Amino acid sequence: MRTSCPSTMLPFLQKLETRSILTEEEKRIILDLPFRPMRVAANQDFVQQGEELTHSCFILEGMVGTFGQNKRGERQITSVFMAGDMIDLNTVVIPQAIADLQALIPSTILQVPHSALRRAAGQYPGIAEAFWRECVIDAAVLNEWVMNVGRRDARSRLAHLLCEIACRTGRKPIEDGYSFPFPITQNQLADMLGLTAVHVNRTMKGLREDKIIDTVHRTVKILNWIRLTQLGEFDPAYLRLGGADSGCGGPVPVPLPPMQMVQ
Amino acid sequence: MRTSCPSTMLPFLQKLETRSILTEEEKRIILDLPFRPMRVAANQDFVQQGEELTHSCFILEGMVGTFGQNKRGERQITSVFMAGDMIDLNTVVIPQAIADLQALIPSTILQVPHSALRRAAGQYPGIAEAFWRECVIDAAVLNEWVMNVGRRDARSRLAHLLCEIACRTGRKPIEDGYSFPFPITQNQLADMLGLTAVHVNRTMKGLREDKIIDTVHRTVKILNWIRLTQLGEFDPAYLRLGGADSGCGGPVPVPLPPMQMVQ
DNA sequence: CGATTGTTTGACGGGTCTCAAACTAAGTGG
DNA sequence: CCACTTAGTTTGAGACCCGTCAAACAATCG
Repeated sequence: MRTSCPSTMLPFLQKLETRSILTEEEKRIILDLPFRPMRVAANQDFVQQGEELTHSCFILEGMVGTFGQNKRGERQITSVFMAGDMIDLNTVVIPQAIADLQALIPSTILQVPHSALRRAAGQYPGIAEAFWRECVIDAAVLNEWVMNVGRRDARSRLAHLLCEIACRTGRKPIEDGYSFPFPITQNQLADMLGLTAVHVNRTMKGLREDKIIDTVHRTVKILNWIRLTQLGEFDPAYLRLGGADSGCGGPVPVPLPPMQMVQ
Repeated sequence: MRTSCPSTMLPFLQKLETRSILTEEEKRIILDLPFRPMRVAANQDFVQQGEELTHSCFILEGMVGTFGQNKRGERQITSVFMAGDMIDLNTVVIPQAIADLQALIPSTILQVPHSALRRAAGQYPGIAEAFWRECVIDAAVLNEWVMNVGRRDARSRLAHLLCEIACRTGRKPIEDGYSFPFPITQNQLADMLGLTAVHVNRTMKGLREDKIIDTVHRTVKILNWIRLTQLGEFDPAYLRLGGADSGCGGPVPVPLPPMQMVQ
């Protein structure tokens, strides 16, 4: 277990700082968090539902999904995480895996012990709030997913997902011609959308024919961002990614002052 | 704004204590939380998506749902809250409504100012953790709902929802013959399940014909709990309601020691 | 270059939606 | 307490979106 390596915990700090204000001391605590790197192959489960956990998982590289299964074995991916995301900060307060965790592509995971995370949160209310806020944003995404699978047809559903991934991938403003890697199987896409792979394929074909997106290899190219967001009824505000300069046109989030300053 | 009335904040404290350990001092802080009561009629929106909020809403009595709409005006209820639930503790750390809030039946809401909640959380890490944990459990429910609307057919979907509501309503163990009030329109049910009211009606009829449930007036009576949970593929663990004595057969949650005690 | 995995396309079937109307329960005013 | 009104439930017939099954094709990998 390495105990200090700012260059790898840095993306975690950066993610936190897009949504929360941290003091210099708090930043250092985050950067000094201990971790153990772990390589995970595509389609490999590395956490099982119900399992007692002693650490949270940070994605240094790759893409990970949480999922559940039917009695009939049909999978539903309930959320997706990508490089820079701490997947299961929620297990810090409920150390039991709520769902299976599987790498969607080969990924590098950093395991960060709960003990260190709890110590940080307990000593620095600003950190506790930042962690709490991350969990709340993850829940906001879940909320959108319920909306997505519940009340949108296949075309709209796919459009929404692509918008979300595009925004979460991109640091730059999203405009026509923007492309991002999305090395995801149509089967995995189907499991995210509550559809079948066959229907995802046809739906994607439709988007391509209408010149809304294009797919080359495993990269998605956005041809008509406006149409895509309209189709997906997508408003990026819930992602809390930052201001207009994040490329999603959402309102600039005003981070609250740390809790300990509030009297 | 009343500033002390233990008898009304008591249900909030009780809810927290089923999942978190609080010190005597922390309990008193919770009971002394200020609030302003508000009466809300059925089908009345009382929070709009995007709205800046200065308080969270506790349900003293009634039932409330969060929901979104698509362009065609079709609603999706993304989560349901009932008496004893603090609906939007998440807005303490992100004071912007993520979704509309609507009373599903006539309800009594207690508005608790964020300032008081933040002060409590900032001064008492145990309270911060308890709040954070509540948000995480709400997210776990959302996770199940994605699974529900994504990969279960109407019958299974309805069964799962009824199981969830039964567990969240009941203090006693659930057994055949258990009945609980569920004064919800089939239209509202449809919006929770991502179905149409017509299909909800037919599906419910099927459950009645198979002697799995019965409905009299607006009360659901469970005739065959085992069958219902099997149909809904329901495992109550994610609800974190307590031990076997909660009637849901889940594992007894072991609350963590307060964060400040962890070194 | 062969084997495996993922994509694409076609034909058909089924679960759910849509539209419509009858029926029932609940609430309202005289 | 009774007409009246409104909201919610129930049932039927037909249409449609998406699933299922199957097979050909393309891409990836060792």
